[in-house]
Amino acid sequence: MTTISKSQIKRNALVKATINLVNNSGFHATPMSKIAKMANVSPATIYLYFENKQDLVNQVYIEVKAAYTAFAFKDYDESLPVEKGFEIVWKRIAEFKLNEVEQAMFLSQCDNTPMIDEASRQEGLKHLQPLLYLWERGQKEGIIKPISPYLLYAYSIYPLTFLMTMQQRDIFKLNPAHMEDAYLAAWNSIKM
Amino acid sequence: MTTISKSQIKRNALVKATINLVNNSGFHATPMSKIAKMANVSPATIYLYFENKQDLVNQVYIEVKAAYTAFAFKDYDESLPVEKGFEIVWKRIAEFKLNEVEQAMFLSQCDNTPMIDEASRQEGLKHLQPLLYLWERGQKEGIIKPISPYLLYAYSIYPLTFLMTMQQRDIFKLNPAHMEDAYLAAWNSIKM
DNA sequence: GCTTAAAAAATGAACGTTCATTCTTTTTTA
DNA sequence: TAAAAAAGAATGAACGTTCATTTTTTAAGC
Repeated sequence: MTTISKSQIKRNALVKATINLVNNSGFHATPMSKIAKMANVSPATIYLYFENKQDLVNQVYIEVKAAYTAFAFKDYDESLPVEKGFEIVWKRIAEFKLNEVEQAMFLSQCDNTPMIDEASRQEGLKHLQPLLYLWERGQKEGIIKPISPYLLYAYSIYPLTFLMTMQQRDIFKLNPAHMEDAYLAAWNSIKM
Repeated sequence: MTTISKSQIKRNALVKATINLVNNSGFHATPMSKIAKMANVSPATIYLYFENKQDLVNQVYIEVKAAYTAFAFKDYDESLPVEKGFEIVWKRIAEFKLNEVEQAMFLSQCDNTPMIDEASRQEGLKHLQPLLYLWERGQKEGIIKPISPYLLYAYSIYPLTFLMTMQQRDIFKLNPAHMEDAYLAAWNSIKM
């Protein structure tokens, strides 16, 4: 069993509160005082853990991004065949985006607004490397279309962000059948 | 020739300044004073045209969304065959997102953050109806996959938003060949 | 095990700044 | 010259951050 120090608990509460409040109001509309209140902490305490508001949100972004990719690649292994490897990763990404909605929505907001430092954005990007390698391998084997990885991402992964947003706004509820449709659409758009 | 009143010119300058500043800093980080300065107007003048800051951004959202869909459906006509109709609309949407980057980025930010009233969001959604009708017709004719329109949108239109973002951040430059790849990927993901 | 004192962690109130909005005055228009 | 439009300065509230103080933790000596 891993023990968690008391200060870790507080820091976690701050991270969680930040995600929740930023999701509902956006970065500049969530005051430090509200984050503190939600985490049951004095505003001054935040500054023991984070330099300032920008540093807080940058750190949260990087941590959530790391959690996201750890989840995505958990069952993946470079020795798997390309098609199977893609299926595994895609389905984990889908699971994350549709179940860990809070974290996924936070990432989406960070990626679509000027709320995060360019440096932290770069840092977060690194974690997706294994997927790029998988695609490269697939292209060498003639299984994946020889097109820019940005196009591959746009058509096979990015659509999940839209479905997540619709799900979160209660506009559209994904069931397992939709999920299979979505996976096939993703694979069809990148396979040779 | 349509004449434009002086007050229309000022209002347009305010709209343009809002788009530009919100794109670069986000809604809550753009003060009314900056919007006024960029539009060469006193802060107080903004309140002659808009009720308050929220009303300003709501109105800008609705106007830009209307301009977007007017552009998208300009050459479209319900009598066109489904595949041709889709191609025309898709290419116009792509053209808008990749050329009118300022406006398109603004829409993307509005759609991904809590910056806009739910009511205005609904209002903006209406304009996409013709595309939904086109898909419905395509499904009746057995040309388009019988899946939720949300999935159709996620896989055929939404990816353009990602490509636009990458283009705007100078991460990835789309050329006409990419464009054709992208169109084919879109069509393949929704056609039967 | 208990006491105690130094160090660390946490607090609430306060500060200086910034912002949206309004008010009074000036400029422009007709 | 009266009405409409615009301006700039003023206002009050809200915010991020800091500061002086209190509370909690740690560990040494008995």
